[in-house]
Amino acid sequence: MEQITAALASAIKNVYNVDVQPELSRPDEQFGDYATNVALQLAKRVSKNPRDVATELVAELQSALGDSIKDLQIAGPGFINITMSDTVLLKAATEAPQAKPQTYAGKTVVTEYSDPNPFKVLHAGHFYTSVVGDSISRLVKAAGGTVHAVNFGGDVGLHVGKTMWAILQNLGGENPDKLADVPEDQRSEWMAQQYVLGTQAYEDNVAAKEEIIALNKQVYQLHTSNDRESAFAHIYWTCRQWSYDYFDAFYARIGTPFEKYYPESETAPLGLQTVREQFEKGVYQESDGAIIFEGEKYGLHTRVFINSQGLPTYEAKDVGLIMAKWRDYHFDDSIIVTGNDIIEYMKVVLKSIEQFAPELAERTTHITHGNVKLAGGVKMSSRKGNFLRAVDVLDIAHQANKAATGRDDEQAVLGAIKYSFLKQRIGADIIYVPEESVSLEGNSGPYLQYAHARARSIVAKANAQPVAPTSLEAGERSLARKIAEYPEVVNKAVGDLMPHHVCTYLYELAQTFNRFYEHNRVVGSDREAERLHLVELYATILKDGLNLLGISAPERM
RNA sequence: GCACCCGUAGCUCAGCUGGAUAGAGCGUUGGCUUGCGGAGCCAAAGGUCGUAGGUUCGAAUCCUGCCGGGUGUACCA
Repeated sequence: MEQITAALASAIKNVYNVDVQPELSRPDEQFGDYATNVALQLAKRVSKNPRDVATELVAELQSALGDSIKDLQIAGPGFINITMSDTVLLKAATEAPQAKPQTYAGKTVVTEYSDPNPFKVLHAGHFYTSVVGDSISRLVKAAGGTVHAVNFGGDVGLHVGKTMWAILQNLGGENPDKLADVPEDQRSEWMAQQYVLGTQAYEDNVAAKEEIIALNKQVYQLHTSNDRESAFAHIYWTCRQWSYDYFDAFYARIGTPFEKYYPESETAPLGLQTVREQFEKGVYQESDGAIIFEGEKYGLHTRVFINSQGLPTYEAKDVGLIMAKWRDYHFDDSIIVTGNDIIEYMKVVLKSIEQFAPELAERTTHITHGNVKLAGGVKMSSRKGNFLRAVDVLDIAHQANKAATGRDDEQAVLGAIKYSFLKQRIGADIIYVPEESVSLEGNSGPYLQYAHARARSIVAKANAQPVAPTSLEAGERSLARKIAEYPEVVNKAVGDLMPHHVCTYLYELAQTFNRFYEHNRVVGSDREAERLHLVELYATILKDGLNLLGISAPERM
């Protein structure tokens, strides 16, 4: 591909003396392997008919590329369609599994995603963002980056005050011993309930509201004084650990491990210190007793970083988080994956950081996604308590899987959920349809897992050893052509940080293979060895691609 | 009010740094079938790409207005 673009660029230079970086696209198979519309773009600049431009370029290309080209055609208004020789195509296909772009070679990249809060529920959105963040991490890693996947969450803040208030009510005061009454497998659910009760009290009961505000301060003080002994501290640290244990177990189950948690109690002091220092330097302003950043100057809005109580808001904690990431990793790139709702908020935080640490803001990419909605379901809100928990998604998918296949296969269920989350472009809300996700037919994770298992089984069953063909029959050529596209697809997915490109491609690849397989016998044919070579490449790419999505590719199903 | 995101087939979505007849899956209708794992293949029906303009040789794609849905907009996260 690079060879063709280079030849094209120099052809244009030779004929018209213009410097352009021509782009190749993958047209319909009927048109060839690559197509370019440079002749159309050039026509005006050189005052010629686009088809004449194409004719002149084709003549140059022909002599430059020689044997590596099978066919060059001018079509339609002036497209140049390029068909590679079988030799070149086969070489590209054979190298495809190893030919990933090294966009991030030598770079240290911190990815942050999931971000659940201790003392609150782990909901379906956390599941979604974990899967997306994990796949993005895998893409960056495949592109040569050193990736540190980290997680951020609020172990201090008003929501903790709310939950702690309800916990103290429930325990009848500061009685840590009574925590033993909560069954181990119900801890997470119990805490989620306490949060809902605390939130209701905060809204409905003035006295409770004041107590919660006081408890919030008390939690901050507990961190400042490193109190681990008092009864209150005992309750706090125990429940906090329950949350982290639950998160760890869930991430282990779905296969999205994290290297590190940054609790807000850790980033808060750092953020507070940084914001205060920069306040002295005029980056932040004082207003009504709070420390703010005046975003209006930059076309954004104003936000509070330290409230009038002297406590850091989420904004200051996020400033602290970026400083902590920088301190720990000196990253080249920082990728943050969150929901759409904080997109404007993040712009303000980053703009403020840009004032005193421009390189940190510059190296940060904020990727945002929508919410997960269950087909026909209700909107979830952990505040009100009518939420879809992360574990509910697993349960629903398991049920659907059992109904569809009669089996209970955790790997298939995880593949189903992850694929249905990832196949849609990141950005808009997504609708999760459990039945569709676990279906063995159509564009689903289990379908691709099965496709892989079947291909592996063909290779295992064959008598011959795979041998790279020297020429290609029509059906073989279609398959080889699709296989050869893989590196370009990964390159696009890495460039956009968009895993769905991989999904789209893998499904098309499986379709191409099935078409080939339907019409071309492999085992027992006189081209068995040659065809096995292609089947093996196909299986390898399916596995590799699924791995980029965090989906397992079993040998058998 | 202002800002940002979304609006493509009955449903769920690709395609969006402009290019060749707008593509998939599910669903619907018809065909293939004792198979290498048919969890498949072939085919049909189904779209004024929200809408009205603009830019362009060319617009689902870029720009503007409008309609519809969502989110954000100072001491929550």
